[in-house]
Amino acid sequence: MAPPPFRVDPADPRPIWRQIEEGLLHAITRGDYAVGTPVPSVRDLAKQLRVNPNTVVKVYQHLGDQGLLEVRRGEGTFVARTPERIPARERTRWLKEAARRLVDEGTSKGVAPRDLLSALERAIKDAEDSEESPS
Amino acid sequence: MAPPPFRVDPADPRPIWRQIEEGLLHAITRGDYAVGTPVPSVRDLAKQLRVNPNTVVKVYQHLGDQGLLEVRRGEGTFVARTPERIPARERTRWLKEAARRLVDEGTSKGVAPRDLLSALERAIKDAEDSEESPS
Amino acid sequence: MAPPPFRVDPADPRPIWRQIEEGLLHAITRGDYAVGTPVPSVRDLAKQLRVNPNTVVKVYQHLGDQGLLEVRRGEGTFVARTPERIPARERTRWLKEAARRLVDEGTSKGVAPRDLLSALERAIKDAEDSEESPS
Amino acid sequence: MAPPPFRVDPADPRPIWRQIEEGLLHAITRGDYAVGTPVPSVRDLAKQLRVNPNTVVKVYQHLGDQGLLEVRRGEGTFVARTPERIPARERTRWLKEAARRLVDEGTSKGVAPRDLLSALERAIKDAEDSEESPS
DNA sequence: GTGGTCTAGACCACT
DNA sequence: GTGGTCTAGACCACA
Repeated sequence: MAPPPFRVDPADPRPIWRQIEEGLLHAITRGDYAVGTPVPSVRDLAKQLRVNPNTVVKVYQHLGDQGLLEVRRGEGTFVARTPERIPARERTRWLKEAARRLVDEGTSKGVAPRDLLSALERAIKDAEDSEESPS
Repeated sequence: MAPPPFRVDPADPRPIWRQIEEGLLHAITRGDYAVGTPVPSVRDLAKQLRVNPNTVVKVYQHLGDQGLLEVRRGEGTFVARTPERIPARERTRWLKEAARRLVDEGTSKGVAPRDLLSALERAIKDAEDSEESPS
Repeated sequence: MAPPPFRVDPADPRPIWRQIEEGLLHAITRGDYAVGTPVPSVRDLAKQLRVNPNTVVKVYQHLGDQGLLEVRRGEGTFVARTPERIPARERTRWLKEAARRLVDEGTSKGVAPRDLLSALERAIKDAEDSEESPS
Repeated sequence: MAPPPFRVDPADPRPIWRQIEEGLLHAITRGDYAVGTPVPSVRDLAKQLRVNPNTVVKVYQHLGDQGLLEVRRGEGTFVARTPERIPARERTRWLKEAARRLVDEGTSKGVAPRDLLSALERAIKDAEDSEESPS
């Protein structure tokens, strides 16, 4: 029952189960959980993150449906495969969309474009740092 | 009933009323609607954007609450003042949060940081262009 | 709030949400719900089938993930497309598997093969009949 | 430690213990294990089938409860009697139910009724063949 | 009105 | 121990 390599943030606008899902994907991508390796049990993870077990169940099933996790009855839940790189086309679309939205929201908040860029650079740097020294 | 200088996109994950609100703010900031000038009537705007009138009502009320729009019964809805710049502190917090989220989601989708940056640069450029020649 | 064209059967070993899902697919395939048409609201269907709304929610989301239903926030849930015929290969595999299982379970219960066949013929006939005169 | 005359299939939706139980019943009915004859030890069978020994224990206990197997401590587990034919009434009910379910699931998967029949015929033929020459 | 999320708690099946 | 299902009920966001 090692501490999970991510947390949920109540202030984050994303629903909790999404945060957990992306946290897991993130962790798998990073190599915290290798293929064939078990992810924390539903109850453990729920306890750690202080959320309801059903919320974790939802995530595991959702990822199971996508073939990323393999659920073995009575045994546990395992990493089935590494998140397949999203098809380039779709990734590009997401990128474009997300960037547009950021600029759009920023503009209506009076945030200058160059501030967006520097904030993004900063966030990238932070992410890289936390990756090198996980805890 | 001039065409509104923005559109709503069902594919955009933001709720429709948010899109409209930000579109309006954007437009006011840009000068499409000057202070004292009327914004489109609820019905017209709803018709133009093909959304439920109640949704537009919600936006106008929300902006009215913030003192940005002024509703004059029987006359219409007018721009009361230009959107005040959000306090620096809050703006900074939003920026940080938004950037972090972007990186986070991107990572779980296998998007490289540098792609995020270039996509953002591109989006900023696009926004600036459409500002100069607002269609 | 027309009566749903299917029911859930507590004696059926399949979980309720599966029964509902297959009932819906069945209904869509049969043309009871056309593409673009709304399916019953979560609450209505739950009430009709006397199940918990969450159970219906689960089904709608699951089918939504598969792109068969389109969920429009605040509006309702609509048929997005007709269930795509499962790829022939997969269908064949399912068929083979299901038939093998039936024979296997039958044998261990002392059911003769020819009884299996006649029971199946009978069930097919029943299904066809109920299709012609739905209620 | 002769190879067991059946296997378990993780892809089979039936729980593993059920598969084993039915495999055993099947084998006894077929005469692979005669009355008074020992069935494989829990450990051997578990090893052969690559399942958890507890799972085999469960099966043996379940069959023991029904009086089909007799556990002689220190000696092993023996076939106590041949599976009694299920009462006709219950068998009929099972048949009807199973057939209905097959048709139901098939329909929602776009499988034509006549394909069901031919698949069943094929499965029956396969079963008979494997009975004659049990590998 | 619509669907979405979350919690709490019960019960089940499987290993 | 593991995950799966279902209920009940609350609260939220959206149109």
